[in-house]
This record gives sequence, C-alpha cells and structure tokens, in this order.
Amino acid sequence: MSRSEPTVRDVAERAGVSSATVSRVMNDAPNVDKQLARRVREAVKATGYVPNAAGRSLRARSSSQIAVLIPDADNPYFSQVVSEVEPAARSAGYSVMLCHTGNEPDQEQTYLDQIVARRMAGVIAIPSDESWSGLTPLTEANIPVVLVDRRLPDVEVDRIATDNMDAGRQAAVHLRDKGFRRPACITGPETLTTTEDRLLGFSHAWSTSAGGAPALYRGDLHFDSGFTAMTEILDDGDIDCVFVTNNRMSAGAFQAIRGLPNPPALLATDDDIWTRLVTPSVSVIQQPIRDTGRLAAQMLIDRIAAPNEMPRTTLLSSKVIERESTAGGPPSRG
Amino acid sequence: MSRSEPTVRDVAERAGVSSATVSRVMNDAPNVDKQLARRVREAVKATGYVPNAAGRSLRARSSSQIAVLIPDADNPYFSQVVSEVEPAARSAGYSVMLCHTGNEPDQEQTYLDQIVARRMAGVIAIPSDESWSGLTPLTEANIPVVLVDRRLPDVEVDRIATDNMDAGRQAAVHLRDKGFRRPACITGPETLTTTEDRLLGFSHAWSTSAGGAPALYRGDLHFDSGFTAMTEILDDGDIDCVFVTNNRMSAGAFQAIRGLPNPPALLATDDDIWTRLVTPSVSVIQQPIRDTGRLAAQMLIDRIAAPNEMPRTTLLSSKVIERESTAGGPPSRG
DNA sequence: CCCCCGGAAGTAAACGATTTCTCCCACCAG
DNA sequence: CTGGTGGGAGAAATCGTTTACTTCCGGGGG
Repeated sequence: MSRSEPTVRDVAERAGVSSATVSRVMNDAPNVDKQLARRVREAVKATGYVPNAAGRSLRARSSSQIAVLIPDADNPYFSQVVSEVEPAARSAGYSVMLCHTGNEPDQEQTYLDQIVARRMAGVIAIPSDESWSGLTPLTEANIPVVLVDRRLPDVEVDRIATDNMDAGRQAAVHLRDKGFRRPACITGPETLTTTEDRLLGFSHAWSTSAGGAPALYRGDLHFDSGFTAMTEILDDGDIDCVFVTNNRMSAGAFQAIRGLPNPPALLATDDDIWTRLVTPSVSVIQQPIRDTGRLAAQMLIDRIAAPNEMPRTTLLSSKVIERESTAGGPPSRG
Repeated sequence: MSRSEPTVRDVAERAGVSSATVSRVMNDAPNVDKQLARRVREAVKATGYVPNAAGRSLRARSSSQIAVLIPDADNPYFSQVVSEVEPAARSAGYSVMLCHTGNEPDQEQTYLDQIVARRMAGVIAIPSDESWSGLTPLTEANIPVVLVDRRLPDVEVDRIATDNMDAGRQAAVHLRDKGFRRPACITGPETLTTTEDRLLGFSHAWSTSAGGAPALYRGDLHFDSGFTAMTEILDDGDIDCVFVTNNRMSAGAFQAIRGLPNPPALLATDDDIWTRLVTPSVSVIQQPIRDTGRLAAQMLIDRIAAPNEMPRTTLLSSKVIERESTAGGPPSRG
C-alpha cells in the first residue's frame, strides 16, 4: 500500500549515477555534465522524488523556515502583517511558521523552544510588552530577530515600526486645525510603547501648539475598555474631541457615541472596514501596515544574509484620513 | 563567539551516561533509574541543551508540524479559524505552519512541495475551488488532510463545515417570518460550494414556504462586487429584502444602502464587528467559526492517530442574529 | 615523453536523535 | 546451587542529505 518515499539513492540508482551527483543537480551546482543532469532530472520526475527537509536541514544545521510571533491572530493589524510577510518570505525561499502566543508566557516559551529546536532561519516578533524575555534565548542561539511595532529597552536589534510619536503629532495637528479645543485621549497601558508613543506625540504637539494637556483615559486595548472610556468621557462632559490610539478601543469608543445627536469628534487608529460604513464615518490615523509586513520580511532576509552588520531601525509614517467624525468642527461656541 | 549548540552527546558526557539514556530521559521512557534521570536533567539544564528537531524528525520519518492552507489571511473568517486551530494543535504537541496561497496555483504548489518535503504530520486545508488539485500529492504521501468549509467532489476525506444549506434555509425563514415578500440573494460564483449551498438552501426554503424564487445577483466575493450588486438591486426596484452569502460582499452591500431613507432589509453573513456599529445595525447569519477551527484541529489529530478509519464529515449549524436591518418588516404595503 | 592541472564524478563521512540489539546484573523459584 | 527472568544501560546502526576528499580522466606545457 504505502511504499516508503523515494530517496536520493533511489534516484541515483535509476539515473545510473551517484547520490552526490543527484544532490549537485538538485542544488544547481556548477560543473555537472548537461547530459547527466538531464538524466537525473528525468529520474527525479519518474520516481516522484521530493528531497527530505529533515535530512537537508540536519546536514545544513539550519532550516529554511522563519517564525512569526504574534500575540493575537484575530487582530486585523497582526493578521495583515502576517499576510504581507508571507509572500515576501516565500519569494526568498523561506516558509513561515505562525506562532500565536495569545499573550501567555508559557505558550510563548513553547514556541521559543520550537524555534531553537528547529534552528529556524530567523524570527519576526511582535513582543507583548517591554519586559519581553523571549529575545535572549534567540540571540543566544544566533537566530536573527526583527521586532515589529514595539520597542524594547536596552537591546540592539533590528526593528520596524510606525513612527508613533509622529502619528500622535499628526492627530493633534488635525484636531487643532479643525477647531477643536478640549481634547481627550483614550490610550493603552503605560508599558506598551506603541500606544504610549502615540499619546506622547499627541500631548506634546497639543501643548506646544494649542496649549494645555489632553484629558487622559487608559484602557486595556480591547473593545470594552474603549466603550467604557468613551462613556466616562461623555459623563465628564467638557470634551469636544477624542483621539483613540488603537484599533479595538476605537471601535468600542465609537459604539458609545453611536446614534448620539452631538457626539465629540472621534479620531481613530487604523483604517478598518467599519470606519467607512458607520454613520458618521470615522476619521482615522492610517498606519502603513502592508509596508510594515513586507519590509519586516525584507529586513530579516537581509539580516540572515549579513548577520554581523549594525542593527537598524526603520520608522514608517502614517497619515490622517479625514471623514465625517472630525469634519464638522466643534458643535457650538458655547 | 558562537560555540555550536550542545548535542545529546555533550549532555551524555557531562552526566556520565550514554546518549541512549539521555534520549530515554528526554522522551520519558519507562525503565530509567530515577537517580540517573535526575543527573541527566541537571546536565540538560547546565548545558542548555535543546533537542535538534531535524535530527529527531529524520529518525522518526515525520515531523510534529501541521500545515494550515488558507487562500487569504486577511479575511477574518480564515484568520479566526487559524487562531483557533493553533492553540488546539499546540496543546496536542504540534506546531502550525501557515500557508497562505493567495488563490494562486504556483504559490500553492510551492507549499505542497514543502509539506511533503517536511513530512508534515497533517494538513488543514481550505481549498480555493472545487477543482482543487492539491489533495492528490498529499494523499499520495500519506499525509492526512482535513478540509474546512469547502466541499470537493469525488473525494473521501475528513471535512468540517458550516451546514450552509441550513444556513440558507434559516435566512429564508427569518425574512419570510418578518413579512418580506420580494427577496434577492447576492452570492458567489457557482463553483464555490460554500456560497452556492447557502443560495440553494435559501431558494429552496423560500419557494416551498413563500413561493417563487429570489432574484439572483452573483459577485466575486469581494467588497466591490457586493456594492455593485446592491446598487443594481436598488436600480431594479421591486426588492424588499436581500440575503448576502459572504462577509465581504455583505459589507459592500451595506455600503450601497448606507444612509438611504427606505433601504431593503439586509441579512448578512458572518458576525463581523461592523455589523453592530453601523446604522441600522445589520442582522446576520452567524457561523460557528471558533468551533470550526477547534474541531478541525481535533479532527486532524484524531486522524493522525487513526489513519485507517473511515473519513467523517461534521456539519455545524449557524444561527440568525436579529438586528435593526431586518427588524422593521417591509417598508409599506402599497 | 612526462608531469601537472583541472574538470567531472564517485566514496564515504559527517549532521543529531532514536532505537534495536546486546549485555550485565540482581533476584527468585525450583 | 542453578537456570530463568526482567530491569536497566550501553554500543552501534539508522534516518536522507550534503560535502570534503578521492579518483580518474584528458590535455597542454616543459
């Protein structure tokens, strides 16, 4: 029923050559007779030979897989990054192992062990927080790492991210230009550099250009905390515009003002599909997610080729997309 | 600088035992002296030994990875399936390789080669259409496959999917019970079993219970074609309710009626975030996506353990979630 | 004419973990 | 006292590929 898979020796025998020659043909080595090469290729076809990746990887002491470590595959930001990394990696001859840590340390540890055990060619990681300890085992095993989106203190490693400070600045400029005067910011925990940088950029730009500081509401990045924060803002009164620094809290915040007659202006983060469908449509800071994924893969591939060069950081800029939720200016003069 | 990784022999030497014993300890084999086992474990810690997956996989003639083949990681349906498969697989000791075919045959072929080359333990596949040829190389290599969501003709293989005919029937019942009388259906190409089954269930239930056939509009599953179809429906007039059979066309269809005073009722597919945020909120057929992913993984793991049993098909039922877009009944009698 | 060089192909030794086979020993029953 | 039994551990073969080393050519220069 199930014969065992053909090996390089079976092919060699059928082509009347040695296994070394077969290997040379498979790897396009120079100095192989055209005639023989053709015979080998025919034998490969005839036997249906597919090189065993384990054997190859054992001999080569590395594999042609890269790992992508993400906290949560459901979040469209992460899944878009993944779907851009994948084709870029494949066209360079790598395949992608998806590691979905769910923000849980033991799950992450399992994957880190796997990555080392498989001698993966490299890792693209979105760490869960700034105390991320996963980097050490990887660097010790000489596995190149590219960080996406989040910054770690005291480490020298390749990184690609949105210029979050600048994104916050753009948000402030947009809201001020539209005539709003009493801003609030719904943001994440202080330990998360992504949202914290956006807050810092926003606050700094606001205080230097308009004066004063935005009211501050912190959530846990999820939908519900965005809803709760916006509800508090409505209760507190006196706020005429709200900047939300991540995608899910943006949706939650919108839910809280849905259908209200005179809601505060809303500037959300990430251009998800819902922002165009709701009424009023929602202005957003659009991050260059697709570029991020593509360039992360490129960066990793470059790093694998040149392990000893200096680490780089690439920052990509975002832009404001204006829609109805900030178009109107403040509701009234008072 | 970079010493080479410790091997089983290094550990053996340090613990004063043979490599065989180390292997036995690592794999929890019975009949190992407690004392020795402890010494081995200490040596493992001290050396930082991590078993080389390639060596193990070569000897075992199989790997502990499963592959998930999806057409498009961006689609929330697929990414949710993946994010459920992953933890279920991991807790059974498998890791997940993500294969993102982008509906392109050559990309898919690359991955199929990889899957065979790596002797993967199994594959969860969402084929792009009913002429999917990827199954053959896998079954020839004795790699178990579980199909998700889509049906293939003439193959006997494990499958898990939503009961799409029943979903269509539920849609018809809901719209008829709400008092609508002139339905349209926006659906996908005839070759896609998923959307076709929903259409069939819808049409059949409608004709037997209310009489007549729904007006038919076909799209290519993407946002724009949903928008176009709904625009045509509005032009054609005479339609009082619309059932859309996939998630992205649902969003496009909503876009076309956004803000209109008396739009036809809309019943969408998949409970995406936007359906609750828009005005009017949108009634949906909710598929059990999370169960689908979890059970697909379970099914594959069972199959790996028992390769020779008969293939099974599991159908999961969906349910209608009623919101504002179908709540009102038909706009007027005249 | 001889030597050396270089291209082409084969031989065999790695890579690292597992596992069969074998050996040793202690213990127990006859 | 002896033969059998079974647990515990080591030696060595094995998985399939790649590659350093060898071998065998033929040809060109001294």
